[in-house]
Amino acid sequence: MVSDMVRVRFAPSPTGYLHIGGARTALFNWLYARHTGGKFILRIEDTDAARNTQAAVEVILNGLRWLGLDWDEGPLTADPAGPSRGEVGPYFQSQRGGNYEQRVEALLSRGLAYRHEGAVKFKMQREPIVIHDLVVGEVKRELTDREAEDPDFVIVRSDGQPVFHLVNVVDDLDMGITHVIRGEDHLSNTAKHIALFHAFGVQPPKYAHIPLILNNDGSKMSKRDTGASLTGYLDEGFMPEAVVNYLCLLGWSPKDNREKLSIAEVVERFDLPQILRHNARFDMTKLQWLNGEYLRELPPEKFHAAAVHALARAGIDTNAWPLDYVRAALNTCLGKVKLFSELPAYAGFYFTDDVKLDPAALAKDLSAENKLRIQKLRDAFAEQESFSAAALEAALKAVAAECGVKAGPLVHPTRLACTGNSAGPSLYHLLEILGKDRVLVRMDRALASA
RNA sequence: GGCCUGUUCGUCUAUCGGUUAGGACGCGGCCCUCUCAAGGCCGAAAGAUGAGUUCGAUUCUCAUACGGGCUACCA
Repeated sequence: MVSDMVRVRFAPSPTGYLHIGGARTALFNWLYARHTGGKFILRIEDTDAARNTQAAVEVILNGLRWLGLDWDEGPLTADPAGPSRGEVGPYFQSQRGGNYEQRVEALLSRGLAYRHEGAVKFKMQREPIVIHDLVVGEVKRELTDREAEDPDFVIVRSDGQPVFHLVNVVDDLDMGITHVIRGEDHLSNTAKHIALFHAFGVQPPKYAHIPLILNNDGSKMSKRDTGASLTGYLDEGFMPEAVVNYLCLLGWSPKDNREKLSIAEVVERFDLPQILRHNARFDMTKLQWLNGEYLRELPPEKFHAAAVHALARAGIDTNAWPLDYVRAALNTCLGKVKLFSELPAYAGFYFTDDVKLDPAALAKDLSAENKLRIQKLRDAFAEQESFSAAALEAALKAVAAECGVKAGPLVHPTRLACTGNSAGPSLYHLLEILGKDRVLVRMDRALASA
């Protein structure tokens, strides 16, 4: 043994999207590498030439980068023939054909594999194989009924293409992988893989099969299910820190009742044996809560940058407005939304002169008697010099007292008139930011159309 | 069908045989309050079922039920 350094890998197949379960598998591999001071390797299993495109690889690279899961070895670009980092490349299976051929020849020449109808089949042992899994424990894999009839399996198809079991094992061997951390869906395959490692004359790596992530109703999470694709989180305005934090909590626990943990803390505490053995259901609501926690703590500059981006995505160009105005407006939203994707609806009124007013809501808030009060308030606002939040609050309360009502009957219609919504940022601050001209125009317009 | 695996509040989880079974999300109530959030306080909510081991089982064993995975010349 030259080194006992941990080497783990994430080996996705580029299908065009990164499954949230795959992202967690990558995360757990990354965590283990960082925890042990080992290496995290990225390998692209692009053996299906027809299906795999560079764009599909890009999705994976971008997803991992977004999550902050940097790889020590692997491709630098989505181009299979492009540059990579690491000593055991190429890191695309499509570029490693020679290795597989050699390994198959070796098995063939030693009588451990044989040709059959144009394909190559591996001579699988009939005795049960015991898997010492770091998560699941000791698993004795007996032959299934079909395997009892023919335990041998194809490792090279009749068209010459090597199959998954073969390439996966050969690469793990050639890349010096010490721990295979992957989804539990591979547990049954592991017996085949162990047999192949033995056939190549080496000890298999250690295995850790992590449980699957299911939909909230317990069904399998497939491509179409909401939350299945990592890209969706990016689009919905989630923060990668929140997604990573949430994923850490699925099947692993810090055991100290805390939910919000920095990635550094997780790296320090993470270990394979503590991973739970049962599947976890995905709870989007809890992720959103966590995202809100992270979002609330965002420094204003970062919040602004992400907010501007989210607004632009919704067709709201904040560049058309003075920078100070945009800053002030967004400041009133900090800590009030859980997702950036909520912002266009929440703060859009700042960036339009055409606030949509719901007639029903208008009729309710601006009843005949209330209309008079709002008219009074409008006039009081018109006389305001400073138009500061504090002054506006004082003015509104004065009008309320004069009319013999609480603040509510004035606050709600004013908010509706100026924002088109019944909920939103602090009213007085929002009025100050909109400024006297816009506020008066909007109030007049609401009064006129009520 | 066969093989593998799992089962604590609705969900994520804590519990290294003895606890009023704890926390979090969500839910309900109250407080705070210019709306909505946030925050504070309170509440409802769990050991799948049946045996066994033990002075004592959520915890160990077995069975049953129910879930998940695998069973390809897919990965």
